Parts: sequence; C-alpha cells; structure tokens
Amino acid sequence: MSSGNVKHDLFAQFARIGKALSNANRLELIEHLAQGERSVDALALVSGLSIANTSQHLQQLRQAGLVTSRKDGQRVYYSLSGDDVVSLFDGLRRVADRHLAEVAQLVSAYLDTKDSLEPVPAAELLARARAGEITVLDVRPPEEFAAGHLPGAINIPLGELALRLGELHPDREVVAYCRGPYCLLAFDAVAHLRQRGLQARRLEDGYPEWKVAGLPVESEQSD
Amino acid sequence: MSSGNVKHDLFAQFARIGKALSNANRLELIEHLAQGERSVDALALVSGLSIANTSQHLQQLRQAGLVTSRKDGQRVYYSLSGDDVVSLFDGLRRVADRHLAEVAQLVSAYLDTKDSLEPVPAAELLARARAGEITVLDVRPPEEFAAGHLPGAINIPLGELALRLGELHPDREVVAYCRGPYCLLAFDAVAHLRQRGLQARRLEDGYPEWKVAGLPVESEQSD
DNA sequence: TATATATTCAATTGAATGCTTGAATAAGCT
DNA sequence: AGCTTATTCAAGCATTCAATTGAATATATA
Repeated sequence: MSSGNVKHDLFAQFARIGKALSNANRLELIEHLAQGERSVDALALVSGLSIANTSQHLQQLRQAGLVTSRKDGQRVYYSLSGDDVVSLFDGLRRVADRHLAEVAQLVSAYLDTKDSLEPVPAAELLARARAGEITVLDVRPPEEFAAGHLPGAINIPLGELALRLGELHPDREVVAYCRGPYCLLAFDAVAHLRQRGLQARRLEDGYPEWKVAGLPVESEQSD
Repeated sequence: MSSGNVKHDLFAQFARIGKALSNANRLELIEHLAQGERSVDALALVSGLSIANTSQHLQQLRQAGLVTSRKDGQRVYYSLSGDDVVSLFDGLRRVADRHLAEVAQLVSAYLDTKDSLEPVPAAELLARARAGEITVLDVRPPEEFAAGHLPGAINIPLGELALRLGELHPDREVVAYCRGPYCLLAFDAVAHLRQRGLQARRLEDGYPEWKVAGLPVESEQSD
C-alpha cells in the first residue's frame, strides 16, 4: 500500500506534465518559447489566442514545471524551464510522426500545397539579389545564421516574423530559406508573408545545399 | 491561413499523445508495457484497475498510437508501439524529476521510508544464500539478468512479481536487488512482497557494486 | 494624481474525461 | 449446442477543462 500510493502519486505528478502537453494551443506556446523568452502579449499575438487565454495556458504550463516567468517592468516574460523540455517536446513530435497516420497525411499535404509556391532556383536568387531586386530572408535561429548564411540575407527567425514584418521592404519580393528543401520554416514564412500581402517565394534548397554547391556565403566573423 | 490551419492540426495531433499521457493510470500501464507484451487482465491485475477500465485506457493509448494490440485466441495482448515511446516516457519522467518540487519530495520520502527496510549487507547475503536460508531475487529485466547476476538468484522482473509469486518459497526470506543502491525496483519489490505477507529485505547495494567488489557472479553462458 | 498598458483573477458556459455498471461479442472447452 | 472466459461496448454521473467576459492588480507615463 505504501509503495503503491507513493508510486501512484509519482505517476500522478508525471501525468500533470502530460496534461500540460494535452492541448494544441499549449504546445504551440511551447514551440514559440523554444525560440527564446517571450512576453504574454507577444505569445498571444503569434498564437492567435486572447491575452487572458494565453495567460491562463502559460500558468498551466508553469504549474506543470515546463516554463518559468520573470517580471520586468510592466510585462512578464516566460521561457522554457530547461532544454529537457525541448527534448520532451521533440519526443512527442517524433512519436506522433512515427505512429499517427494522421500526422503523416498532414505533413505530406503540407509539402504538396507548398510546391505550388514555385521555389526559386539558387542561380536566380543569386542574380536577382545582386541586382537588388529581392530581399533574402533567413528564417533559421540566430545561432545558425551567425554560423553562416547567404550573402546579404537578413535573419528573422520564423517565430519573430509576425513581430518584425516592418524590417522587410514592403514592395520588394522576399525569398525565404532555412535548413534544407524539406525544412518547414521557409514554407511557413512564405505562407505567412503572402497572408500579409507581401510577394514571397522560397529558395529551392536550403543553406547547406547552397554552401555545398560552392556558392558564396557570409558569416558573422567575416562580416 | 492554410499554413496556420495545418500547423494547428499538426499540434492537435501531438496533443492527442499528450492527452494519452495525462492520466496516472495510463502512465502506469505504459510502464508495465515497457517490460513487454501483456494481456488486458494481466495489466488490470498489476495496476489494480477494473478490467473494463483497463481496456478503455488501453484503447485510448492505442488511438494515440502509443500501443498496439494483437489477438491470440481469446485474449488480446498489448505492447508499446516502439522504443520511441519508452524514451518519450523517460523524457516525461526526467522533466518531472527536474522541475516538479513534488516529485523530489515524493522520491526522498520514498527512499526515507525504505531505509527502514534494513538492507542486507553483501557479506551476509552471501553467507546465508550459501546456507540455503534465503531466496535471492533479481528484479531487473531478463536481458540484464542474462548478462550477469548473483549466484543462485532467480529473475522475476518487478512487473511480473504479482503474477509469479508462486515461484518463491513461501517460508524463506527473500532478498531482492536490482541495479544499484538507488534503484527503486528492489524497494518496490520488498514493499510488494511484504504486503503479500512474505519476509523480504533488499540487498544494500546493487549488482554492479557486487561485481566490482569481486564477489562471485553467474551469467547465462557460464551456467 | 490621473491615465494608459500588461497581466492576472473570477465567474460562466458547453464539452470532454474517468470510472462504474451491466450487457454484448467472441473464442475456447465439454 | 451449451458454458466459461476474455474483452469490448454503451449508458450514466460527478468532475474537470477550454474559452469568453468583465473586473482587479500592478507598473509605467503624462
């Protein structure tokens, strides 16, 4: 009995975390937080939830130990409570990928519709970027950007795109890229930008392919 | 919008898995299944749930893609759908360990009460085992047992203990051990056996310590 | 001191969850 | 064919959840 109770209590604690992961909106918040500390209203904006609702979900995540918060001035910043949360989220994604048929369907549908976005070949990007006709957008995290990126590219991670639209020239076509041809970040970015009325396409490949092809790159140091 | 919907749908799928992990009883079922394929009634027995309730939880786990089932004769055997489920569960446990104060409290309370179980020193176990006064019980998984175990030990993984009590001599004291001094399997086994009215204590250390101390071991090959 | 801004709290509503109970399948056994 | 065992299905009840709404705290700015 004593062992049984403690064990069950322990599982009940684990279940609190499972419960925190049992809602799509909370998972979306976690994904945004995986890119760094965010305030409540920034999270509400990117997730499309009301402020109050966002706040309440964040509190549930905090009670489950998945996020922490700090108050600075009149706003509260939330962040993931550790890298283990990221890998837990990854584990969730991986299991879903492998064992839920619905996920495979969604992903393939996703990629299909995206092919209608007419990707830009590397040579075309290079020529038009040199001519100043396009904005080259790198949607990877800053660390990866710093390690190397396309010449003249500006770096706005996908999660910050909604907040930093002002940094893009409104009349110039945007060409987005990320890690590789199947990296979803660039798809998302293009879809997002088009929604906002900008002209946007994605690079046919990603940064690694570009580099391997011997095309010019920049890194923070060489700048 | 299109991107937003697909993305949200994708998260909704991930959330299904989170939901499956949001209940203590389901987590307990997963833990048992991590030790191998089990029938519904075996799971109901070890988890203390009603048959119908167990069946329903298992169906939820199956719908979330975490377990699969096969029918053999008149019974249905469930098993985890992959190793990724085990590591997902591990991730859950790890996050809980690190970020939930309640878990730390429970675990320390657990270990405290267990110290009242007066662990058996290695030398005493060796002497009394040779004299045939005690049953030496290894509660680790069969693979680990096969790789090496204490001389004369019998192997009943913790999850099977409830089902295989009959294999233990009812009047002989049982000394249980597992991986190490903080391995909870042996604690659980002792608590469980005492509940069932057997005399039981645990070895002070675990198998690795025993082996390192130069005490005699057996393995399946040398048998 | 008044007035925004950012966040949280509290109350409410409709839907979902966990568990129980009793009936319905379905596969052996005699 | 009957009987037993193992599992699933279906209905019902108390509890919990997600989201909305409007009010309540803080913290800044004028």
